[in-house]
Amino acid sequence: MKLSTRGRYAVMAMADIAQQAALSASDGKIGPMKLADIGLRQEISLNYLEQIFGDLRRAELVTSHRGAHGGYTLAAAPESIRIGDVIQAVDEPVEVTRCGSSSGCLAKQARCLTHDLWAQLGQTIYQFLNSISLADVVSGKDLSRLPHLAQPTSLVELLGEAGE
Amino acid sequence: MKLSTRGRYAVMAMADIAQQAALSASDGKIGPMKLADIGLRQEISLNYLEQIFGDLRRAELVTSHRGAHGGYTLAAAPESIRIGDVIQAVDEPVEVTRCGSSSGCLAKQARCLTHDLWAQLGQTIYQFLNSISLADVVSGKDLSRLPHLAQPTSLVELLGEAGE
DNA sequence: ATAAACTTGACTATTTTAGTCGGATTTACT
DNA sequence: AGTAAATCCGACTAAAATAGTCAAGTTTAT
Repeated sequence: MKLSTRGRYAVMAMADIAQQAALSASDGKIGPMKLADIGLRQEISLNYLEQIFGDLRRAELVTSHRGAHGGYTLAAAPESIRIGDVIQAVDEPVEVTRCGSSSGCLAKQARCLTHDLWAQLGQTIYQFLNSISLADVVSGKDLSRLPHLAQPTSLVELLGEAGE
Repeated sequence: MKLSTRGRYAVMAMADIAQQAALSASDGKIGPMKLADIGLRQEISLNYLEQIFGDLRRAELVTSHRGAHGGYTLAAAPESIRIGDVIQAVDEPVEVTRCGSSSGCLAKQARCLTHDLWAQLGQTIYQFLNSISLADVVSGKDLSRLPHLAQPTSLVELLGEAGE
């Protein structure tokens, strides 16, 4: 199980825009952000960013401004942009089963014993990602304290052990 | 973001063993399960299963019995085998950041604004997977009702829309 | 012995991911 | 009008991961 860099880059870039906008909010007006600058700060190639922002624009998460002095601005307030939306815009949808949705799958067959499991896993992931906004990320808020999460248990040790 | 079939197959196969054992529990003794049979029922190639069970054996989640009438048995009760352990045994660990663990990453730099986010995502995923046992899956229990999960919200519609 | 099963490791094909490249289009500024 | 700065677009490529195969062992029950 792996998160693609594409999704990561998208969130990093969006967070970068939100942060830069917040930083220079005191200066009053700031123009759109150039991909070249974002790429420098986040160490992502310009060409790759262009691809990613094509997706973000089509998903209407950012607004593009073409031509000289152009760039991108967030299409909404950072508080109302959810991380899940960003990732979904640039990544293929989370695929968890091979028996489409839940209709094509014979629910009681042995081979689909695990169907619910994967479905719930997908749910859980998006529930997490969609409960966090760009503003949460930029503010550096302690994400483990957000209301949606279950009580932290001592799984950390477990992971540490098994990982080695 | 994608779950590998390898992890899926591993869980399917383990669930298959647990289920078969439960089904013939009334018959008293049953021997170890042959991979060939599991492969037939779950539609997974024998050779691929062999690979996967090599990992499961090394992780001590199953016990192998070589030779004629050999096969595999679960190394513990289905109630105490967690799905997360199974997936972890056969998949590469969930990779979420490129700045190792959290030490190599300059916490306050812009480029690591998103560090906590990925770390928490990984936490959330394993917390989910480790809260479910093989027995839960086999019993067909409604996973969305397990105690660890947050209240279901109406994210289903959201996913449905964006998915198409 | 022999056949049934696991064990091992090398190999291959396919797909996905990540990234590049070249050029076209739009716009601000002079 | 001309030019430079930026997005836009689509084809292309390299590297890695995934999924799966193959061949030759070893162990054990009968």
